[in-house]
Amino acid sequence: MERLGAAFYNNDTLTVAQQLLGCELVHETPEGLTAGIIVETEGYVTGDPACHAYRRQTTRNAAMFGPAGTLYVYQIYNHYNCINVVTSPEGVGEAVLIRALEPTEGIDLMADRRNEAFKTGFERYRNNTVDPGTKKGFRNLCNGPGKLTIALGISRQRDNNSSLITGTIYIRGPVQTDFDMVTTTRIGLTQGVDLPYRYYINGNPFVSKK
DNA sequence: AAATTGATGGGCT
DNA sequence: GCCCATCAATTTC
Repeated sequence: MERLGAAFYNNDTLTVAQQLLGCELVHETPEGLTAGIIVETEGYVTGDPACHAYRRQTTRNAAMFGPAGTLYVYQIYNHYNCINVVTSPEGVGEAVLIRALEPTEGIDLMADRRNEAFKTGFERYRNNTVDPGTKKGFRNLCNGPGKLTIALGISRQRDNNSSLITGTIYIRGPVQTDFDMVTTTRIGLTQGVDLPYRYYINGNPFVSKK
């Protein structure tokens, strides 16, 4: 499958959020290629109080106002990074949060990165490990927004504001199309809690939360 | 099985 | 100073 181009991202944000399900997120690095099928997304739009661009443009959210196909990486809870696909024309701050992946390529590299993150993370997690050889460990590689950025080796400093159209992080067209989509409310918010902007592949075991 | 909580730092008001 | 688009252990039913 080929890398998606500007036309895919330059569309209604909630439409893109739904169309991303079944597509494959890829990161090419010197250590190897890691990739996974997008199984869960959330849309953040203009007028939505939970959207980071709700108030005004700042240094943190500047990438959200970039052209469609820009990557927005932000730090959350002092520790984790989350990634968004920027949609809508330049100057409009809307994006799609990628919340979970079904790993397809570079499984061992993903596990290495997750295990390295445990070693250098919170004291209480230093002895944690993830074993991709077990069903549970495999599921645990990318089933959350903070986990998948670790597994794919995505860095806020290096990758925020990069281009999905020309960069080393990109998205391939749909590799999975035969599924039912569930539409529901978003996770972890205190604002806009009732907006049904979360989408996931029904029955997929890699979705972060039912 | 579900709810609670500790870790912990940058960005905004 | 206050607010989090999380993760995983712990506590509680």
